[in-house]
Amino acid sequence: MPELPEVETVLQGLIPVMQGRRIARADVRRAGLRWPFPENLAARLSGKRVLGMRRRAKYILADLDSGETVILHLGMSGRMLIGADGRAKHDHVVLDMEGGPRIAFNDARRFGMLDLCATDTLESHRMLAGLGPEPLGNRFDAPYLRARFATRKSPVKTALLDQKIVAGLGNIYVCEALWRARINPATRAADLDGRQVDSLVPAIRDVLAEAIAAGGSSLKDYRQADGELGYFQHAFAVYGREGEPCKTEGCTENIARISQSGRSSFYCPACQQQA
DNA sequence: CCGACAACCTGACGGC
DNA sequence: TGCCGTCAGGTTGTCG
Repeated sequence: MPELPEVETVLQGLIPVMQGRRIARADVRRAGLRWPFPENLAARLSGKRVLGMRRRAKYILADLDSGETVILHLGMSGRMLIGADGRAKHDHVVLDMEGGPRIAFNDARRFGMLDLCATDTLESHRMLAGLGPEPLGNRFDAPYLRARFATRKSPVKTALLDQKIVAGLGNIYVCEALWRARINPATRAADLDGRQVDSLVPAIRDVLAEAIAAGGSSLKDYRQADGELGYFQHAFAVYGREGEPCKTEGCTENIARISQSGRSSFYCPACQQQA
């Protein structure tokens, strides 16, 4: 479920109920998800106050007053249920906020992860070290992407999914960004001309920004940071639209689907031709 | 270095 | 109603 916009939406939902507040009690229901939880997780969360919260790539980070930072990843199906009773199927970690709601980390497929790391060594944590720049940040620009793509022989689709090149994109938004930039997903990154690489930067920034804006409005309505796609799913141009008409003005082609490294890529064969 | 693929899991859906 | 195959928003590790 969660790519960068969904994670950002979840974060914005968690901040009002967690930041500055104390975790009265933490209940840890299993030994781990994708990886084992850290030792004594419940005790290391219980009674701690949450200081700053922020997002890095698809990770949510929460600094605690104990000098540790919570590192949370929602995987494919992870959700943060605010105001939950904590007894739903797949509620794995439940937080009772002091004077506030109960929050459940619910994850059916258990691909999510939760770790703790000393705040002052966070950057070298194995999950965070090596991540590329934030696509919405200043370090992600056309010269950077040109340099990274210059020697990259893999398909541009694969390159954009590589979190070491740019951190936070997933299958949906890579498909959407490539459609906006009119680039075929199978084109090798190194074969793109400079103008095409340049056009990817605003395509990526715009689609993410629009999705965040849509997620924010859905959050406001439902007051639930559950990671569900917001209204933006109705605005997908290509993702999940195999056989449906391309949304480009005047284009009569239908959206096609191919498989690349085990994932579906959706694109318009007319608008996104091989370089 | 690269890419294809399996692995980790549950749930939803279509076909029969 | 149920059984089966397929697919799903992510990441890591192995193998060729």
